[in-house]
Amino acid sequence: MTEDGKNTNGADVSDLERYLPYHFHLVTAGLSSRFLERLRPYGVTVQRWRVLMVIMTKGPRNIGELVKLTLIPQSALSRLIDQMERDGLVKRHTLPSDTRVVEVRLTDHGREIYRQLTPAATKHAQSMISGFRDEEVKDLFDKLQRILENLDVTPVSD
Amino acid sequence: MTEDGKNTNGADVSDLERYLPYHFHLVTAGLSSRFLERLRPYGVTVQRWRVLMVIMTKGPRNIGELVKLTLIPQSALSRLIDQMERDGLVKRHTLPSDTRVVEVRLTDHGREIYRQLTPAATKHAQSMISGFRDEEVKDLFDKLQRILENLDVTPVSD
DNA sequence: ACAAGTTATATGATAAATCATATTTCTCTG
DNA sequence: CAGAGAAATATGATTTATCATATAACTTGT
Repeated sequence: MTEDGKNTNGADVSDLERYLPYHFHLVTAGLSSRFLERLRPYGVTVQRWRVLMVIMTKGPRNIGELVKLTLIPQSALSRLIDQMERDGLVKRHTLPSDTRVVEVRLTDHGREIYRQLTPAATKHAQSMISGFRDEEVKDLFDKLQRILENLDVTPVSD
Repeated sequence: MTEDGKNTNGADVSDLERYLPYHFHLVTAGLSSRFLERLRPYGVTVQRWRVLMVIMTKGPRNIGELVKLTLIPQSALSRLIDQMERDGLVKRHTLPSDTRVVEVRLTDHGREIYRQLTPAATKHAQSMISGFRDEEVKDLFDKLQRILENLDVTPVSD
């Protein structure tokens, strides 16, 4: 798996530097810990930020939709919403049309927190790609998109 | 942040589709859950796989080095090694030169498990980039590397 | 060679994630 | 329109992660 020309393709388990899932893990772990530092002063966790962001940008969503959009497992998300509701960031609203479904909406306080966090989030996202040309960022997005399709987790499509 | 031409750069918090950290989270979450399915039959978790892979490809490492290489927090890693040792995958060896340092080595059984897992890992890594040309994969690696440098978590350098 | 500071790892207490399953409501078929 | 099955969310039990701190061993300056 090293001698025959082939296998430049990110799947070489015999070499960490050529094993793509490992690199993704490093990036995401690095991102989370970095972002957590920035969020800590505001008393918000990364998971909470994700929920806030999804609802803020996509509008109110029910639990199932949030699961797909955040890839947080359903039971974890349910409890996360418990806390966020307790802390006044979101509120559950049972749909009259189907009382099983719980729509999660941001409260004013939730929106306010989101607004406060936005600069940190923007800075965070920019710092990771500092030195990238716009075209390179676009290309990276395309590749990530293709990977998501390969993994069959492409929630991003209204 | 949407009206003025700029900001194609992955930091647009007002649009999920243009917020890069979110996409990375999706990829990594997708990767883990997919890989976990493949590993479950072997009774190995993703974290355990990471440790096995790092030691297998880089040789025996001490706890601190493993922390940097896996980005698993030190206390979590310490307990992970407890379990892996209990299950006979690795063994701790105190260095005579500095008895604070614990070197972690794979056991024969650990190597055997790694060997069994390798095909699944390879398949996993390949599936995520199916449809990619070699050159595109290389480019992706380069970009990930640059991001890791920006994040200042570049453990991959002997 | 000893005190003060540092480094490596482990551990206690707590929070969060996970897996399986329960509960409630809905839908659909006969 | 009853009853079987499916869907959405919640919860109990357990495992795992996290934060802070403890412990033990080393290093350095005087």
